[in-house]
Amino acid sequence: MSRSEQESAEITVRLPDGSEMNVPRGSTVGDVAYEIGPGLGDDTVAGRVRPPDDGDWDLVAPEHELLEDVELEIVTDQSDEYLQVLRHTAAHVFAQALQRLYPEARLAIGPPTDEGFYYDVTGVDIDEEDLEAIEAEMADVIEADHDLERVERTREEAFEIYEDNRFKREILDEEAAGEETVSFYVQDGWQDLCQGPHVASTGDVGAAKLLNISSAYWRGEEDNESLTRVYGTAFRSEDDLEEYLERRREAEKRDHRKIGREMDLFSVPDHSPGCVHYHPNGMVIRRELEEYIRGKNEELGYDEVWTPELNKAELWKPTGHYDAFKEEGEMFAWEQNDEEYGLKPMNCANHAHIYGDERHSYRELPLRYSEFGTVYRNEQSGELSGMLRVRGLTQDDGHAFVRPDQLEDEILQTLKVIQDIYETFGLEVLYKLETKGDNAIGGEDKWENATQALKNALEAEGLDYEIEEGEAAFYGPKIGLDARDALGREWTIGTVQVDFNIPERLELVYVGEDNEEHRPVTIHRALLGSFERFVGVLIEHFEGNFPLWLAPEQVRLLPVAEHSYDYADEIAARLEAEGFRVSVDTGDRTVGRKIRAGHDDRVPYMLIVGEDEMEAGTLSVRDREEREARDVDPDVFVEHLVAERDEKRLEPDFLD
RNA sequence: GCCUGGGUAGCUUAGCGGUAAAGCGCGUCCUUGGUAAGGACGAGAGCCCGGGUUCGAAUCCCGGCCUAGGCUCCA
Repeated sequence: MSRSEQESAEITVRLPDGSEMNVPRGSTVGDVAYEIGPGLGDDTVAGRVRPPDDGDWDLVAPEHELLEDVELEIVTDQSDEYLQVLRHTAAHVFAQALQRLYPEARLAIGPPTDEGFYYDVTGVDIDEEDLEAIEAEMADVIEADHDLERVERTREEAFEIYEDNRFKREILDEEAAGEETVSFYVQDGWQDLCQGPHVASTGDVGAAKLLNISSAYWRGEEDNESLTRVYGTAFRSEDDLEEYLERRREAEKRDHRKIGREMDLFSVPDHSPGCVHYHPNGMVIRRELEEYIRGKNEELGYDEVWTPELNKAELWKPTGHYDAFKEEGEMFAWEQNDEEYGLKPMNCANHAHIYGDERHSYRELPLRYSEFGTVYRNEQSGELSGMLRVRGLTQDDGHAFVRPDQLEDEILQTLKVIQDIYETFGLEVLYKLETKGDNAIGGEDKWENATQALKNALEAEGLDYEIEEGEAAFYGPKIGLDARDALGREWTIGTVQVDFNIPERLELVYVGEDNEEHRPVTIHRALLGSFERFVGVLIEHFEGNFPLWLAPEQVRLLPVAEHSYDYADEIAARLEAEGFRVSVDTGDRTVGRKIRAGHDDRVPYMLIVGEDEMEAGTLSVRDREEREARDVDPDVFVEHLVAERDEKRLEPDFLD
C-alpha cells in the first residue's frame, strides 16, 4: 500500500444491525463507540471484531486500533462477553494477590476460559491448602476497587521489567515481535503485560473463587517445562458465584464412578487399570443396549460377525495401523514363538479380511458386517478415567463395503438411525465434521467426494454441525458424535467415517457390471461408540435413574410384614413371568426403612403390599419420583409396565 | 507419559511417631411394622506394595503400583 493511500484512507465498519459507517483508519474501538453515541462510548468495555463475513471474532480492548474494514460489536456490561472480560481481570486480581503473598512467583499466561480463568505461574510451591489465603488476598484487592489503567510501554522497557521472567520475554519476542510498544494493565501499582480488555476496576469483579490447582506445559508443548496452573472463576456477584458452585456440586453427584459404586454397576480394580469389570447390575444395562443395537443393525442390513482379539501383528501391517500404533506404544503386542502377536486395537482389518475372503459382485453391495468387537489400546495412564477413557473396550462396530455411487445414501441411512437412537435416550449430541489433515492418504477428489457426502447427509437431516478442519483420521473424513459428561467435558461416542485406506491397501475389489474389478469404499461406523463409554455417559445423563427398560432392578416388592411375604412373592412371580427384573425386600425393617432403601437404589417402582392389599387383591404403587397410588389393580399395573418398558419411555409414568 | 494432590473396614471419612476410630452397610436378637432412617448387641482393617529412618511408623524419607484434576495424546 502506498503512503498516500494509507494516509487518506477511511475504513468501513459494519455494526451488528447491518449498518455501516466510515471512520478514519486507525480509529479505536472506543472512538467508534463514541461516534455511535456518547452513552455507549462511556459504557464500552471491549469490542468484538472480525474481518467482514470471515472467521472467528476477536475480543479487543477499547484502545484497539481499527486498520482494515471490520465487523464490530461493542461489548458493554450488558453483553454476553462481559463475563469473559471480567474473568480476565479476575486472573489479574489472582496474580496480584499471589505476588503479594509470594513475591518470588513468576507469571506466564492467565486467560479467561469458558467457565472462569486460569493463570500459569512458576517459582512458587503452593498446593490447594494455600488457595484460601490467596482468595482472602484477592477479596482484599476486589474490595479496594482499584482502577485498571492501560499503559503503553516500549518493548525495551518491557524487557527490563521482565528481566527475570523468560515466559514474558518469550511473549515479547514472539507475539509482540513487530510492535514498537506493548500494553500493560496497572492496578494499585501492580502491573501485567496484557492486551486486554479488562473491566474498569477490580471492584467490578464481584466475586471470585479459586477452584483447583494443577499443571500445564508452557505453551501446551510436552517438551516444555511444566508450570503450576491455578484455576478459578469469577462472577459479577456472590449470588451468581454461589449458583455456579451449586451447579458444580450437583454435577459431582452425577459422576458415573460414584453412581457406579453406589448402584454396584461396575468396577475398575487396581489389577486391571483401564479395564471395566461389569457387575451383574451393570451387565444388565450393557445387555439391554446390546439387544437394542442388534435390532438397529438388523434394520440397517448388517450381518453380525465375530473376530478374535488375538492376532498376529502382521494383520495390521498392510493397513498402516501397525506402524501408527506401534510407534506410539499404543498397541499391546509381544513376541511368542518367534512371532509377533497383538491384541486387536480395532476391528476393521478383521472385517476387511472377511470381505476379501471371497469375490463379490456389484449386485451384492452394500455388504455390511457388525460386531460387538472388544479391542485393547494402551492409552496413556494419565488419560484413564472410569468408563469414559479405558484400555479395553467393546465397540458396537460395523463396516459397510459400498460402491462409490452408494456412499451418500448409506451415510444418510446410518445418520437417520443414529438420530433415532439418541432420541430414544433423550441424549443431546454434538455433530462434528472432521476434515482432511496433513497425514491424509488418497487423492484429493476422493476426499472431496466423501466429505461432501458426509456434509450432504448432515444437511439433508437438518443437523447442526461443527467443522473441525484437519482433524480427520489419515484414511478418510468422519462425522463424530460427541456427548458431554457431568463436568462438561466432551467425549466422542458414535461415529461415521469414510475409509479409503483399507480397500486400497488390502486390494479389496468387487466385480462390476462391466466384468472389471472395482474398488469399494468402506464406511466405518459405531452407533453408541463403545459400551463402556456409552454406559458411563448414560449413568451421568440419567444420574443413575435409568428408564425402566434399562434399570437393573425394575420393580421392588416391599411387604409390610411377614404376613404379606407370600402375597409379595405371588406378585413378583407374575411380573417375572412378563420378563421383569424384580426383587422382594424381606429384610427385618420398617416400611419406611425399605422405602428409603428403594429410593437409594433408584428402583423405578416400589410396590408396597400388606394386609389391606392382600385382602383386596390390589397393590400400593410408589415410583422413584416419590409419587404414590393405592388400591391399584395388578392387571392395570402390569399392562402399563409392559408398555412403558417396550416403548422405552424415559421416565416412570404410571403415576403421571 | 508429565505436574500437583490422594490411597485407613464393603462404602464415606477421622486419626498424621506410642495398643487403629466413626457413620452407613453387613450379621444376630428384640420388634411385625403402612409410604424417605425403630432398638440392642456383634463381626469386619497385612492402615496400597517394597525398602529406609526410629526403642517404636498408618503417621517421617526413598522407590513402585493405583487413583483424582489438569497438560499432552486420542490411530
